[in-house]
Amino acid sequence: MTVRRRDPPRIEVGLNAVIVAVTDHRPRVLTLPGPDPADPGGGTADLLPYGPLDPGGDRTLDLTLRGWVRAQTRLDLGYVEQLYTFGDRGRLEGGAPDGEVRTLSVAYLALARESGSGSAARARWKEIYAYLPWEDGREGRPDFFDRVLVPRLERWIDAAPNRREREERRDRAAVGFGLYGSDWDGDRVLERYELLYGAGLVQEADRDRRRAGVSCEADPAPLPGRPMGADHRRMLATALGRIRGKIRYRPVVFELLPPRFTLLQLQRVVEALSGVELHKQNFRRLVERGGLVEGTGEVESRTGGRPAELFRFRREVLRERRAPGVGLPGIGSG
Amino acid sequence: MTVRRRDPPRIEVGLNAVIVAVTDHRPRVLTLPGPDPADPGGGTADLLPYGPLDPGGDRTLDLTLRGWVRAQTRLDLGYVEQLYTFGDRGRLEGGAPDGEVRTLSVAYLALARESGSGSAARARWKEIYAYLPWEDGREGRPDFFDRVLVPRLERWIDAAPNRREREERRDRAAVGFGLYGSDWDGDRVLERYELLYGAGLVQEADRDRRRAGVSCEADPAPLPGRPMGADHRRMLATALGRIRGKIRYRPVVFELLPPRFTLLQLQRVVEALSGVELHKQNFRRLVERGGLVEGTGEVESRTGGRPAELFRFRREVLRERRAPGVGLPGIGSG
DNA sequence: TCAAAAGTGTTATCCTTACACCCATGT
DNA sequence: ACATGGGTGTAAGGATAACACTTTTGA
Repeated sequence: MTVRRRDPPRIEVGLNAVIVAVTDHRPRVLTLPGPDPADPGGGTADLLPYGPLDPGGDRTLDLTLRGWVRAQTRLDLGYVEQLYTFGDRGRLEGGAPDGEVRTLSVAYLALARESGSGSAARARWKEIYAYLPWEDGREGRPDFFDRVLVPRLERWIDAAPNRREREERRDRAAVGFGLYGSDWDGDRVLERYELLYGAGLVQEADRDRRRAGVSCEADPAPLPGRPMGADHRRMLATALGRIRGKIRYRPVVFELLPPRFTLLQLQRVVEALSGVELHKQNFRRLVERGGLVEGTGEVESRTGGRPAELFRFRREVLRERRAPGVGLPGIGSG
Repeated sequence: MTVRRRDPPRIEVGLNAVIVAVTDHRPRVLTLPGPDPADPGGGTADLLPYGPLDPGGDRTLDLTLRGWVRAQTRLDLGYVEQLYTFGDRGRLEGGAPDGEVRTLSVAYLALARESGSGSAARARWKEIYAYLPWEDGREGRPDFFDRVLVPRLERWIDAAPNRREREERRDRAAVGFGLYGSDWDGDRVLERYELLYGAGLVQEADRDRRRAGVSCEADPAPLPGRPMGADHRRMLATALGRIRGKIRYRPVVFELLPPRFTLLQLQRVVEALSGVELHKQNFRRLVERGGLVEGTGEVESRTGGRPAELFRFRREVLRERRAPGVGLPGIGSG
């Protein structure tokens, strides 16, 4: 292979959507199967919906996004918020790491009520925790956490080239994963994913290093957690972290629920997203006393137990309270 | 002028930096004077440092940013965080609104200790509240707030085409500016700026409408608050809002202080950024009991009063607490 | 009759907020 | 002496977290 002078790479700008819904107490994300743009072997992978930015198109980026999401998936998005712009060379684009294209992805978070009518042709709702299984702590940490993940992290810590670096790795692992006396912080989803990526414990890291020509032993038994194409799992982690943070001070959960719901439904959705179980009685008091919801007279009787009153979101709370959210355990003190 | 078919506009990607420092209890931002890219008349305006994205350059966007900030201003940035990607057509690029270029600006927030050595040639530190004067409530709302701003907002509310729209405007104004019984929420900086833009009360709105060919009566007496070029004042608002939010759960203030500082210095910096005055005794207890700082034995005697102990940031707090920040009044309840 | 879920009530604890007050230094 | 800022103590109120317990339905 000969070395030759190249034109400077051209920039390609795309929009990605992390579309989230919650069904049956399971948070889900809309994916499309497709060729992994970051895999030179051309393997197939789960991808987030993606669309190029038409520079002559809509006035704002989120109008563009809504447009092609509707076209691709027949879904009318409600809540939409910009997440982050990803532009790391070598994690997004295909071909050689110094190829002729540099990709920039402006990622958006969208919340949807999963409906039968939506999701056209190739789109599929997949469980978010299939991609990020260490994030679901509703029944305690999953068992691979202590059995596999922590030992691997410790191997990575010990493999640091010097003491300073080793201590830094230890600190990051402690804060990120709640080890060695630190508390678990549900919001640090992205930090955890990036730590695992940096430690070479997710398949995307192997893929990118192989493509960059770095030799590395194949991972004998990869960590649980399904990979995604390009940098999309990182986007998913960003989205989940953002939701978890936001749920506490903005009433975003209601975007994921039908207009009327029981308090247990509401609680289950919050639990599903935040990845922890909540205390029932206190949760109820919090949302009712916080003025977030109000009872309609109606009751839902197919609850499996005593019929439950149906509630609705109290829109007025936006005017009354500064940061209306649901409040998870351990926010005040830290 | 004849109508002709055009090539689709090309996309231009740039990076912007909102570099913030606090000196003498005044938050400042680094600006450069230059031609306003959004003003066809070619007027001069204050601009944020800007650099094109070299697609073949550094591996990550923030490395690129650090690079050209160092080159342009001789400043070595410490804390850097991506803010938002701005891409609204007609607020960033020059020429006609349907011109041949679509600009995308990835804006970053950077915190710096303002040093004499930094800021080369044309760069100037300017007071943030010169651009966003309604955000400084340390001595109560400034007097133009009730005298000018609120009446203008009310005129805009009343000018709504129908009742629904009028109520929506009223609600937005209430929540954003703390009117009609709502509380002031310091974090909503961007909401406020966008509201004023939408209501035509900032000069940038006039500029963009004129360029788009919308006739509008010239504003008789513009609102206090210096305009900026392109969409840069919006970026500044985004940055200030982000800082105000972040200060509460991440120890970012310390990036703006010297390594050792008195508690009053710390308090003044927090007050400067959040735009409110804080209760001295409680502030001290909060940061000390929160484990955010630790005393060094040393004292500073040039305080104007009794000498004060010098404190330093306690890095260990990152491991101990989940959301270590300074805590402003009225967070718990809302 | 029992399981499952809906609801109610109470209490201890911690955090925030708001006071009042004393200390050390320079002018 | 007094102004300025540093620093301590305490008490009221509110919110959270952890209990235990009753009620109403469907199977």
